[in-house]
Amino acid sequence: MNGSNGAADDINFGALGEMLGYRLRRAQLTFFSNFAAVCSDLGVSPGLFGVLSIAKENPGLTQTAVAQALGNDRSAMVAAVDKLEQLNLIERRPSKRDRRSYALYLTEHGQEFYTELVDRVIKHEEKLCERLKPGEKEWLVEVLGRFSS
Amino acid sequence: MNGSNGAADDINFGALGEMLGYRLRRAQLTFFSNFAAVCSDLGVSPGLFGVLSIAKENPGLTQTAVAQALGNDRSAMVAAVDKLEQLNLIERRPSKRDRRSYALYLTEHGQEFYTELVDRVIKHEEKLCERLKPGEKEWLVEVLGRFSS
DNA sequence: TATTGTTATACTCTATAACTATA
DNA sequence: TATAGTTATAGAGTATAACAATA
Repeated sequence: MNGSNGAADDINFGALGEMLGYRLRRAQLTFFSNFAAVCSDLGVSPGLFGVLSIAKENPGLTQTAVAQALGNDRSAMVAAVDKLEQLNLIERRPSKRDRRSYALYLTEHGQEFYTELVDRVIKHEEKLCERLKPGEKEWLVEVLGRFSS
Repeated sequence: MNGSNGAADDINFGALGEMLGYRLRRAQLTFFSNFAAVCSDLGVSPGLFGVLSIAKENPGLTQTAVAQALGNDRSAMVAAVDKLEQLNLIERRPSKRDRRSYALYLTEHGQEFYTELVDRVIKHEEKLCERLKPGEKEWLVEVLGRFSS
């Protein structure tokens, strides 16, 4: 089935093809679906990996502080920390300075798990980054960082 | 309130800061929320803009063909085309070759609307791209395009 | 048998508002 | 009064499965 009608070949993307927003969305979709394929058996989504990373590198942060670091609303933290707690990766400890808040810490198992997880995630990125030339990844990270605010 | 506990300052992002997937997500969030701020009064989301662009540049395409071009499932097209039809921007014409499918065309109003819309969207991108140096945008579009599959 | 548009459905992500217990 | 965690809720966005009409 082909002709001048209905076919999906030779699509003209027009302005869309030069739009950074669109290219970002497509690229991010590729990274996220690839991440899911590589890490879903561990029960870790990209979002959970973010929470885990921040908690790992900054022990004792409150949920709200982690949310702010990631640019999310604090209400989203509840389910995320719940899940990480169920996986025995993270621990809510009552804060001694403020009885309203928790201090987040990786469990001992969380520390080991994170080490292996980061290894897996880095390999997944390296696989995707085979499409890049030397130096392009570092350049991308720097340039995209300018749009993080 | 500050000290060694709970603060959101001086966050160490660790591996996350060098992850392309994370940087892509944050950058895309910036572009999409900015797009919404600039175009939500017109009732056009980034997704609808994509459908409109493909339909504009490739008149007579079927819904399924548009979905494939955008990398979406065809079931998502129904609501999208419904909305664009309600806005009098797009038209479903019965296909003469295949009575199962529609051929999508921009209405006359859709043509004018799209011209103004693209202008607005390009200005929104240019505003964000003030953070880039000359040539970097074109480079980004090319590099990100390698991750579109 | 396969495909198009459609519907129903569900799941994720995200944001908002309101509640409680603290501060 | 303001804030931390929580809950309920709602809105996108996206995907799957199944159905009727048509190929």
